[in-house]
Amino acid sequence: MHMSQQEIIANYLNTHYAFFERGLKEEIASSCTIKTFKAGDVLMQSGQYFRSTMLMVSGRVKLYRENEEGGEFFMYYIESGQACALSLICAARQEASQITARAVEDTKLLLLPISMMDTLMTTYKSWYYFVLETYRQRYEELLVTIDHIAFKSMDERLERYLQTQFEKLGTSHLTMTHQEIANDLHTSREVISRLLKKMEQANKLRLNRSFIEWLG
Amino acid sequence: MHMSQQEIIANYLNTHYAFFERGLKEEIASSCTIKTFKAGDVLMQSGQYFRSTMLMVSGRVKLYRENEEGGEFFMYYIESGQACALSLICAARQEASQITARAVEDTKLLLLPISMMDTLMTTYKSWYYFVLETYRQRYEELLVTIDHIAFKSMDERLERYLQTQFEKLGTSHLTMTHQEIANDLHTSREVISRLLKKMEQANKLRLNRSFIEWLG
DNA sequence: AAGTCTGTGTGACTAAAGTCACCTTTAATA
DNA sequence: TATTAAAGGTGACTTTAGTCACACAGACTT
Repeated sequence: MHMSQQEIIANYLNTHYAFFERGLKEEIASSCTIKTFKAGDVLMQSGQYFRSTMLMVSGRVKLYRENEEGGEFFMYYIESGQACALSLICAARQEASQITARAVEDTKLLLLPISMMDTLMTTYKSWYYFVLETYRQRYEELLVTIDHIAFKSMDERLERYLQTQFEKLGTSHLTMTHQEIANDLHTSREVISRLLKKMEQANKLRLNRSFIEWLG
Repeated sequence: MHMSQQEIIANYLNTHYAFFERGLKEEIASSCTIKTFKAGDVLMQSGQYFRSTMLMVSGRVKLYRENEEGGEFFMYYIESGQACALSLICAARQEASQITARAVEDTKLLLLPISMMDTLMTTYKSWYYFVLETYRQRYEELLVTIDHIAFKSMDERLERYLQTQFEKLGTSHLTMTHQEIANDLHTSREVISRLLKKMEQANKLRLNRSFIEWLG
């Protein structure tokens, strides 16, 4: 079976953005392009400007906050059916982004020219709700993140981090090194190794070379 | 000179929300109410629901994130000409708020019934921009906050905190106790006292009972 | 003036996190 | 198979932050 680019996009929209109004889907389909990233690719980098809004249709993207020395801090995942909140608004206002996004799986996005934002916003109620809801969700997520770094100690943060990973990935098998986890939480490898060891002794997980099994 | 409630509101809007379209101002003026808070009053509390959107016209409000044990963490100020970002969207979606807002000066707000949000959003471009820009600003502010608690040590955080206070208040005289500062940064009074002492010795400020002079 | 409350200063200690050094194990590959 | 690189384990130490105890000073009360 052969599908045109248009049909493929229409298909993506029906699968992951079913809640969009018919006219909205048509309008998006007629003027967006598809962009593909490989696992590990950087989708956008601190200081970069947006020229389009991004709607994810497959894969998984990790959002990081970066500091001056290149240190990273993991914030949250974006998955299919979700938009990059920043691209929705930075795009509309032509502002530079302050975060880094990296694909952790092969990822497909729809790119919508920012020039469409105004029209979509005022024409389609489902788009307006989508934008606001996306922003609200990300905002709440950031608040929870603040809770954790402001109020919790490293062992609690690590536990929550792992829980989030296993939940999001829908598996009990996390393929990450201690060093990578340490980077995401902006701490050192030794600290993570020691805390993981304790969690293993408490029978919460099993440690292996390069991956962790969750016994939740 | 005597002014009607309507005229007073029109006046507020012209002063603090001059960028609103004429029709938008009229619509707001005809259906909003004024609410007043005294310094120290709590405007909203964790878990509460919004029934209206709030536009500040005078005073100053501090936004906190709270944890289960009642610990607080200062996030940012809201001032006249600004809206509570959460009230813009929680209102639209009828969600519970997760933060606490407290007036630090006597404060006046305009309350807009949430039922108006949809119409305003689709009818007035200046409202749509205002909402998005408000959200974007708060989002960026949260990101900066995360930077600080994730990447910086307490002395740097205190320094930035004081700078923000002096800037926002537009004075070199900050009337706060060490205990209050410690609460905002979610640390202990002794830590703040010691760090302030160091900053005094470095000639960055002068310490007094219950207030601090900035020598910036 | 005596008593009390609040705000601040400070030494001594504890706990948590981060660093350093060095080792072992496992996987990859020459 | 021998060699090397990557991942992880662990003891010892330093630094930072938080806690405890108590002293002291200024302001306010009676």
